[in-house]
Amino acid sequence: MPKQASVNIENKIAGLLKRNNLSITDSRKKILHLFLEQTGALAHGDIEKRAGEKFDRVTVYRTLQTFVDKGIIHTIPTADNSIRYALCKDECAGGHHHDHHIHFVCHKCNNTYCLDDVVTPEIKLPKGYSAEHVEVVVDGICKNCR
Amino acid sequence: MPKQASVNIENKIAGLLKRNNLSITDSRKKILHLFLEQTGALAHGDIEKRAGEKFDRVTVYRTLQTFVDKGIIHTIPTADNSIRYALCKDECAGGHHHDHHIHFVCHKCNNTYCLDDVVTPEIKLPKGYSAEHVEVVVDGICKNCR
DNA sequence: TTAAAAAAGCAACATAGTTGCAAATGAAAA
DNA sequence: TTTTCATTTGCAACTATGTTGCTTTTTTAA
Repeated sequence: MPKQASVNIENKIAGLLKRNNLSITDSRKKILHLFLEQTGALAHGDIEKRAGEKFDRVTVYRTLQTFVDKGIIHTIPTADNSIRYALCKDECAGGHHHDHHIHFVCHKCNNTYCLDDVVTPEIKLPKGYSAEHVEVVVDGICKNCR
Repeated sequence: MPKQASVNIENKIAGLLKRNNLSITDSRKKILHLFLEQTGALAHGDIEKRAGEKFDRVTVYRTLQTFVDKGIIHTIPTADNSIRYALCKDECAGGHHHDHHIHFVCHKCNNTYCLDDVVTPEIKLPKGYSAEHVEVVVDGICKNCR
């Protein structure tokens, strides 16, 4: 029943957009599809490549920015210069991403995963520093590549 | 005795370059100065601005790349798209950065600090994943801004 | 001092990201 | 359904960022 499944995904996407007061447009649907169709995170470049034939570069930038603002996706820090985005699991309040999971980058398949079950550790800071948010990115080999 | 101090810094820089089999050039000295003159990390843009009047853009890129390759500086992951660099405290073997400190980004002064005394925590990963390197970036308010 | 090697500068190019505005599309009401 | 209004898209032009090949300059070491 692939038809049923795709209807479900359509509903999911429509609901997600509605809940965030966003109008339902082709580009938004397409980009959300990309995220929902796979586990890992997506680099901006990937998204542009896979949505870029149908949509303008500028639209991709603006759509991603909108999703980040609304808390639908979040960015993942990297040491190279490629921004990566992943779906927020729980809905994050507009602009406030309070996911506390860690990220894993496999340097074999080069995928980035949100490890939703691994909670960021408490970090003990030197005197005077106060923490607001902790990002952890682990790299190594993922379970599919070993 | 500012003269004495500046002589010391010159010696330090020269030694650092020699130890890494790098010839001593104006641009390398200038850029190392920038790092030694301050605590935090430097964004590529800052370095280019502060060294760019004397040196070509390309030279700045190549110099930073050389320093990373030699293990003199390391990159710090960020969620926005700005690469940040900081001096490696202990000499890292060529290309192998085995610093295990965490990074702190103050969102008031927007500086990035290496907290050399705070060691990255052990992260327990799900079955099948193997970790090679752990990056921790904390953001909040630094001790100078509170 | 000089010759070989390394680095810097320049130009040209490639990619990434931004802005303003006109045309197209979506939402909601008549 | 059709119309209206707000939102979103596409386009064009622009700025910023990063790269490459080649020539000239500087550094090193003999």
